[in-house]
Amino acid sequence: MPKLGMEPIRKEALVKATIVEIGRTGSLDVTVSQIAKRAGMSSALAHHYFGSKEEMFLAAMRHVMTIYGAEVRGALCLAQTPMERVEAVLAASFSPANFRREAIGAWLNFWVLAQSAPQARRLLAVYQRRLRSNLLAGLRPLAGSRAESVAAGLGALIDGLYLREVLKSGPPDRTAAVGMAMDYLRAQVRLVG
Amino acid sequence: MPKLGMEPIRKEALVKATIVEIGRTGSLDVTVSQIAKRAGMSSALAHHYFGSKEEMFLAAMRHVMTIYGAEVRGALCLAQTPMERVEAVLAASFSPANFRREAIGAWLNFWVLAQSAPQARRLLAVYQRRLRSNLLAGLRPLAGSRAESVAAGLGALIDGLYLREVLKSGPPDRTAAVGMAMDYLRAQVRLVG
DNA sequence: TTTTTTGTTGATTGACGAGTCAATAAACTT
DNA sequence: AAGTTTATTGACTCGTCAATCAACAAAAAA
Repeated sequence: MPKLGMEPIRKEALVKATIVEIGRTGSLDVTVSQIAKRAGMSSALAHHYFGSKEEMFLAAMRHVMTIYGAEVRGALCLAQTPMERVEAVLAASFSPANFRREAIGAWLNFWVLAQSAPQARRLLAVYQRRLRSNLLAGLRPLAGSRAESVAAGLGALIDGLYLREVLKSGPPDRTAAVGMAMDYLRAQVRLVG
Repeated sequence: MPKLGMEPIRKEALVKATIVEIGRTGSLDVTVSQIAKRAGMSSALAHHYFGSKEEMFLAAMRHVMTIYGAEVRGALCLAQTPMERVEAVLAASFSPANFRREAIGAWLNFWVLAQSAPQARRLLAVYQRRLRSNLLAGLRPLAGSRAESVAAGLGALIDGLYLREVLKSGPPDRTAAVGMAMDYLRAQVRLVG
C-alpha cells in the first residue's frame, strides 16, 4: 500500500518522535526502534530515511531551533521600541512551544551532544550567535557600551532558567521565567538611562 | 600481592576516573572498562567495589558536590558582611576546582542523569537548596523582600554560566564569570539600598 | 506490459558492554 | 597449620541495539 511522496511525512514524524522520546526519557539513550515505533513505522524505515541515528538527532535539533527562530522573527516584527524588541526575544524564548518539558529535555540533551558531536556544536553555536545579535539590536540603544555584557548575562540567564526547569515538577511556569529575565533586564538598563 | 585496606583507595581512584572520563568524552556513554582502566584496575574490580555503573556515577556526583560544599563553607567563614557572604558563594561556585572543564562536563551530565535517576535528582536538589539558602543568608539584609527572587535569579545565572562554558573553547574564564554574577547582584541590590 | 522507482518490513548480523564467576593469591585469625 | 577474609583478574554470559539485507508491494515510466 505504498503511497508516494511519503518521505517528508515520514521524516517529520520521525523528527517529532525523536524529540518526544528524548524529552520523555530525559536522555539520548533512546533506541531507533523506540523512535520508529512512536512514529508508527519500523526501525528499518527510519534508517532508510535518515541513514543513522545521529542524523536523526541532528534533524531533531534543527527542528527545535527552527521553531525557535520562527517564533523570534514573528514576535520581533511586531516590536516598535528597543525595549519591545528585547521583550519579544524573551517572550519567544519562553513561548509555550519552546518552554515545555519535551523541548527543554531535548534542549539539555543537545547540549550534551554538542560536547562530542561537532555538528551539534555548530548548531548550538548558531543559536547562541542569533540570540546574541537579536538581543544586542534591542540592547544597544538601551544599554550603550554595556550592551554586550548585558546580552551575555541575559543569554546565560535564559539558558539557566531552562536548566532549572529540568528539575522542577509540574508544568513550566513561563510567566515566572519571563518575569525573572525582565527583572534582570530592567535592573541592568536602569543603570544607564 | 593484595595489600589490605585497598577499598577506599580504589574507590577514590574510580570516582576521580569517572569524573575525568565523563568530562573527557562529554557524555555518560563511558564504559566501566574505560573508567577502570584509567583508574588502573580491571573492570571486574570496579564492579566488585561499586556493584554497578550507576553507583559509580552517583559516587562521582557526590564527590563533585562535596568539593563544592567544602569550598563554600571555607570561603563563607571568612566573610564578615552580607555582601561578602554572597561574594564568597560566587567565588566558590567559580573556583578553579569547580569551574574547570572536567567538572563542568560532569556537572552537565549529572543534570541529564537527574532526569531519569531519582537518586541523582535528589542530589541535585540538595545542591540547589544549599545554594539557595547560602545566598539567601547574605541577600536578606541586602535585598529585603526581594531576596528570594534575587537568589533564584542568581542561582539560575550561575547554572547558565556553567552551561555556556561547555561550548566555549580554551580554559574557563573564572574572573569573567564572577564579574557577570556580581554585576547582576549589584544591579539588583542597588534597587533596594 | 515490462521495468524502474519508491515504500516497507521481518529477519539477521555483528559489535559492544554490563555484570557474573571461578580461580588465584596474599594477608590476617585462631 | 588450617581457615577466613580481602584483593584481583581473565574469561564468559547474556542482552541490547545500530545497521544491513532480502524480499515484497504498489505506483510511475517506458
